[in-house]
Amino acid sequence: MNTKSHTSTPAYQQLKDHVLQMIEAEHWRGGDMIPPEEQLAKEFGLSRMTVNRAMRELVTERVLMRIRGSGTFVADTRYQSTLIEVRSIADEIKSRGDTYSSKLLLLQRTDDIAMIQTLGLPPDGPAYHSRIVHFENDVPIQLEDRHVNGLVFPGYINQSFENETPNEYMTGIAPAQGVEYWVTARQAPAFVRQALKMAIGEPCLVLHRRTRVRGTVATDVVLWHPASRYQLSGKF
Amino acid sequence: MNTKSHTSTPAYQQLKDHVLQMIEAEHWRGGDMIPPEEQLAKEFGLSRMTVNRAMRELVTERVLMRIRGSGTFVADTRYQSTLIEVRSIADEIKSRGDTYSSKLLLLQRTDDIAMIQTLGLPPDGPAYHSRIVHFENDVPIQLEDRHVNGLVFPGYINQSFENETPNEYMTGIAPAQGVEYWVTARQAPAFVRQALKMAIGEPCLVLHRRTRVRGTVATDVVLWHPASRYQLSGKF
DNA sequence: CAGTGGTCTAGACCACTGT
DNA sequence: CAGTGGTCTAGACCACTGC
Repeated sequence: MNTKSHTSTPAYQQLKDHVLQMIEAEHWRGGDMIPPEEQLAKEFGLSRMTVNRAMRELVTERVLMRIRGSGTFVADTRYQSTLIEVRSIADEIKSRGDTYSSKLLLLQRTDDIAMIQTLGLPPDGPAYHSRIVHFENDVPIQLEDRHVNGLVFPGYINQSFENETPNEYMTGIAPAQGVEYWVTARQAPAFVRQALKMAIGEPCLVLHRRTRVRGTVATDVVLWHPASRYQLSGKF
Repeated sequence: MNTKSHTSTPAYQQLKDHVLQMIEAEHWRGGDMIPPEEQLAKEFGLSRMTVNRAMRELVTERVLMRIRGSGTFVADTRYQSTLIEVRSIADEIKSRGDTYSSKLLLLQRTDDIAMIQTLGLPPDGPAYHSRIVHFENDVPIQLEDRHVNGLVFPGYINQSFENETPNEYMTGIAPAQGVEYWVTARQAPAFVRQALKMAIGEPCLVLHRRTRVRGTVATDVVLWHPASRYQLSGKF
């Protein structure tokens, strides 16, 4: 009957993790059919609805694809779309032969509730907030406004970021397992305009990115760039 | 009982649509609490699980936010959208359940030398130029400024683009084999501002893309979007 | 036809919020 | 404490696929 998993992670999430592991371990590969809902339900002692939720979510996350009447399949190759690179801005600048430098404007614990929720933390659960300006040949080129999940990166608050960008620090501790991003154009709010020494009215190219580690949001970062000094580019 | 809606659109989707309409009509505004699941279930004659599914999906789509123990609220923020995929804007709009339309502003042969060179054509070699505005629910959302290699797409100049976007037409003839793109933020030049009915000073999110077929540039397109109405997004 | 996913119900227990 | 969302069940009927 009711074998509720009081392990705090819900059953559908555990099933999702299991599927991801099977794919990760290449027991299931792109195009493979995976067991039908009913079978998974039996194996895991769940109702079909719970299995169905796990499957549906993995479809929205483009891990699986389903065809009604035939089955559920591991989605084909990981894309593409954009390599809005997980690459560090420092590397990017240095690879152009320019000089990279940075300035830490702010690094503190935050109690911003909305952000704490985004990070999937309890209301008091440690969340950190940092702001750093990145310079190319002493010209400010990016303002990094970052929030960090303190459970994933407990040492974040003690970093100086003199020899390492947050991006590099975090990649070393827990590599990203999933990234969502949005790109927008915005007029610069005052704190951005000042930090980047921008002209009034100059638009910003804004890259907002959320990175997941083991299913939870590990960091949420908003990267502000003066339109005149930065563009994204890519190829596929 | 079982009052299944055989209206082909599932109940949870109808409820989602209803919520979106309430927000659209500004009956519910950013930050407002919306009725609890149980009440919605009664009003719509649905089980709570079905209501819950609709709400959960709207949360993933960032339309709503929920706080356990307190309620469900309209998300403050703005609009969703897309990815830098080769996907057609028409599909993208339709998949959001919105109405797509377009208007052809210009379609002619061009003798723009720089562009002819970019397309790898001889100085007289056929190059075409088109401009189309794409609308979502009659709101202009993208100005497509496109140049086309006439050797790759000889029939381009004779299209009406009434039932097919240039993108769809070209994909049918010769699928892209390579794509380069740049994303920038720009203040809108006059012709863009007029075509998209933008406010003066509003920035544009500009996506510039070159597509290659058999090594040569088949098409060069600049997509202008009002910053307030469009953002790119994606995941990997 | 059997197998599969798509949707839905009518309950249930739990965790958390706010008073 | 009552109100709210988070999760789960054990069925059910349907639509579609492929044999």
